[in-house]
Amino acid sequence: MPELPEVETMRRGIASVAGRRIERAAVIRRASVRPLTVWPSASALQRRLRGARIEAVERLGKRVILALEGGDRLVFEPRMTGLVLLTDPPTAKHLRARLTLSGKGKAELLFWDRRGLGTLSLYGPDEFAERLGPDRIGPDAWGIPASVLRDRLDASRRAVKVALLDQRALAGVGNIYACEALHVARLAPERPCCSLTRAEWRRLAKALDGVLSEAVRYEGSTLGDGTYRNALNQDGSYQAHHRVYARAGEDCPRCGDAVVVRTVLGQRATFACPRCQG
DNA sequence: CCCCAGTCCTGCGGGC
DNA sequence: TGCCCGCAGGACTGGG
Repeated sequence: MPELPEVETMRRGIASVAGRRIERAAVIRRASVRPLTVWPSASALQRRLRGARIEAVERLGKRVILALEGGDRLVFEPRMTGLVLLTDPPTAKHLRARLTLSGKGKAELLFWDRRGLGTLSLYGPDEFAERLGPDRIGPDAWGIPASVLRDRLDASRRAVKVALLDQRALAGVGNIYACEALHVARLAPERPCCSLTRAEWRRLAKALDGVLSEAVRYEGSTLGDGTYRNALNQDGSYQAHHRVYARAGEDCPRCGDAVVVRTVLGQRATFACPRCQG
C-alpha cells in the first residue's frame, strides 16, 4: 500500500521523464475490470495531455504529480494497489493508462492498478489549489518539525495513531508507518493527542523522520499480500525491517520481553508493544 | 468536532 | 480438493 516512502520511490523512479513531451495519452478500459476513476474525463484528459511538456515530477503526500508546461498538473493517486511504471506491468489486465513520451529513445509511463481504487486527475492551477491545496493536504510528514506536528494535532482528543493518518493534518503517513513511528517513539497508539507532552511530540516527530527516511532508503515496503513495486517493477525491502507492523505474536524488537499485539483502532489494524508503548 | 459504517475493488488465505 | 467468506485499507461520504 503506497504511503510516503513508496510514493517517493515512485517519484524518483520516474524523475527522468522530466523534460519529455507526452506524445499520446491513453486511458485503457477493459470489459473485465471496472474503469479507472479519471478526472475530468478520459477524453478530455487524453486531449489536454497531447503534446504537453513535463516540467517536473513531484510528490504531494501519497500522490505523484507531473507538473506540465502551462500549469496543468497530472495527479497519480495509487491508493491501495496503484503503480507508476516505466517498464512492463505485473499483469496486462490491470493496466489503466499509458503515456507515450517523445524524446530520446522510447519511453512509456504506465499506471497500473489491480484493485482499481486509484485515480488519475488532470487539474488546472485553480482546480489543483481547490482540491489539493494546503487546507486539504497538510504539510509533508517527512521531516515535519516537532512544533508543526504539535500545533496541528495537540488540541485533538483523537487517538494519536488515528490523527497521524489524517492527511489534512499531515501528509503521507499510512497505516504501516504510523505503527512503526509510534513504536520508535514509544507511544501507545490509543493515546489522545491532547495527552502528549512536548517531549513526546518531539520524540514522535523524530521517530517519523527516522522511520520515513529509513523506509525511503530501502525503497518502501512490499508486503506479501501487497503489490507495491518501484517504477521498474522491483520490490521494496523495508518490510524486512518493520518493528511491529504485521508482526503480531512476535517478540518486540525493542524490549525482547513482550509480544507485539494487534488491536483495531479507527477501524484499522494496529500493531504495538504493550510494554514499550505503555 | 469526532466517530463510525459503508463504498469502491480484487486476490489471497483460512476454514470447513 | 474446492468453495465461500472475510480481510486488506486510502479516501471519501453521510448520518449520528
